[in-house]
Amino acid sequence: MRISTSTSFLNPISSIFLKQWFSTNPNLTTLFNKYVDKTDVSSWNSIIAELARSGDSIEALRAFSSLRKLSLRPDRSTFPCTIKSCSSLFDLTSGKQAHQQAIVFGFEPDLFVSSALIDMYSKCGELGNARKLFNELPQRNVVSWTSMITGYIQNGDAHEALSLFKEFLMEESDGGRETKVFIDSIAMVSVLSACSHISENRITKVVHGFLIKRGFEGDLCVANTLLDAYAKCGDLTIASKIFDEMPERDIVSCNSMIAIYAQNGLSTEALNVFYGMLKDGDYNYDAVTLSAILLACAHSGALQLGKCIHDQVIKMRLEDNVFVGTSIIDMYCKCGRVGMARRAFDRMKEKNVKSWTAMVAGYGMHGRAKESLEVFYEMQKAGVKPNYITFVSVLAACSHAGFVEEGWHWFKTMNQEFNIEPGIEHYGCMVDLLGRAGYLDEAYELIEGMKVKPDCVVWGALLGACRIHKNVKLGEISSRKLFELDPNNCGYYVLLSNLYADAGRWEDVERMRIFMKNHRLIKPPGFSLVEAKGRVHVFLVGDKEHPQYEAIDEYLDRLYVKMKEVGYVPDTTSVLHDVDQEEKQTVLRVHSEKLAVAFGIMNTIHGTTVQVIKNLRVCSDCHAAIALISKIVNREIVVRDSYRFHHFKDGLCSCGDYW
DNA sequence: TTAGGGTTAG
Repeated sequence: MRISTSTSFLNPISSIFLKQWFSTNPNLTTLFNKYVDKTDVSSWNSIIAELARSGDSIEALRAFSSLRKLSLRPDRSTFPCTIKSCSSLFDLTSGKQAHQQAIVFGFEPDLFVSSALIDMYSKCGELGNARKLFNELPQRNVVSWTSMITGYIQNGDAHEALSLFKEFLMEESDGGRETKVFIDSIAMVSVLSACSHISENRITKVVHGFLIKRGFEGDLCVANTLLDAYAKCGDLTIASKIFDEMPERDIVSCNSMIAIYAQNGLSTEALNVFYGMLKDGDYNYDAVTLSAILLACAHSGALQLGKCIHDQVIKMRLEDNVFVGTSIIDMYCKCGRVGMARRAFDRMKEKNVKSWTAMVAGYGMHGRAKESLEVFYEMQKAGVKPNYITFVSVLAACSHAGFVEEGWHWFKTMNQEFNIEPGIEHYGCMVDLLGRAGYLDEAYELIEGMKVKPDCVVWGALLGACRIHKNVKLGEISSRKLFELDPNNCGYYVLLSNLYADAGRWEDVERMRIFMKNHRLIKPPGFSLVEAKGRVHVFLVGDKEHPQYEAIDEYLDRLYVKMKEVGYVPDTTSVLHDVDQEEKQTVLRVHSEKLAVAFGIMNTIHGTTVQVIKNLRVCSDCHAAIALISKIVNREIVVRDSYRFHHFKDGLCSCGDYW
């Protein structure tokens, strides 16, 4: 059989034929020798289009090059797919060559060609060239407008994208023109994407009103982007309302909602949407779903579920997806299994800056600064440029382990060698590092020299360090700043009060107590999570709601007897000083992490690691108690608090009591 | 020819 006529490629049969050909034998020479008339431009166009469609942009460009070598004259259909292939590869050189050819053959003004060129220049970061082309267009259609609007979003200027949209609306309402241009749902999606980037509720609301007026409300893609825009503005209530009320949903709607919940720490809600997807069975989950679910697992410390998702990733052959791979590393690190994270990391074929940073941060949060820095060196050797967050992770790792010299080195080097100006987060890490290592004056000096206004994290780090090193003077300075910045945060008053108590300044302690009482400042309730038999159990401080409460209480009693035998003395310094000693001990005894640890030991197989996650910092009494418990019951206990990981084994903690 | 969802810190 010989397919020789130019029209044959335009009918569905030959399109199927081409797809089959490329899936089994992507050899253009054989294809032409056997089936196709090499001198027919339409045949070449079909081949370029099919290659571009199937994602083989390199071959598509080779086909275009072959066509030119044969001195064939490309027509207007040749260019859009050729230019699109350049965009997909971010290949500006080939893109410019294709542009040149389009000019030579007189197709630059063609709307299909010019829109593809605007898109290509935008994707390759040459926004100026894109805008020049757009400005010079004799006429514009909705595609050229949308391409230009999207170009601004892709290049980080969502505000300009919105301005252009306003211009578009003016042209749309200009009745004097012969050819009217109407906004369509694709343009609407682009505009909403700009709203997501701007993250201003007011703007999203205006665009929402506009799209209702223009009848785009029922469009699935528009609704998906709208819920994302509201979520990015921080309005999760409206986002979930839109999701709940959607007459139809697709995988993108569900993935968006899962990701929104997961990114905002609402792991249970994220999992509920996922389970809903599984139950309905209308569409299969994909790499995006699993990546978002892994984030939910990371937040809630759901290791068992995380492992199941990892198995699923392997089954679906998604291991080489860099998003999924990075999420797996992050999940294992945040679920306490940094070794498993490392194994997954080493298996990754493609690693980007986020994958490397996840591993650097992962080691850091487990107090393993040496390994963290080693990964950071490897990253540089591999030619991956660290970013702002990488340096936060490096400095945080140094801070967790007390690596003062290394921290200073990278803090100075990040600007000098990597051209990244230290931001407020880097200062926060440095103040923490210096302060906890005892260099309080240096930490204060660093704050005084900051170009940006120090925030709660920075002053909070200094106050925390003052508590450890009992420095009342600097503690008062930092608390004054903190009371101004965040007057309703109870934690700072408690810290200062404890600092006074350590110094024996009981009048000041009393003054703080009265102040907190008068201002009705209540410490946020501590809670701990523990996973057992595939379920995550939540314990609040003094929680009597759990069905096994009595058994837990009895078990804790027995543990206390044994702990006291090996020298445990309750450390009541972190309890507010408005209760008597006995009551303080009772308060400590029902701290959520102790309840969760006891429950974990009772409900997991002996020999396995008990893992607890706490929303606040673990208190010093619990830290000492859990260390002893690990020895008494001969179990490894891992506690993730709001700051870092503690691995307790044989009566000792991996943090070396430096936390 | 144009559009929507995912990964790293504190």
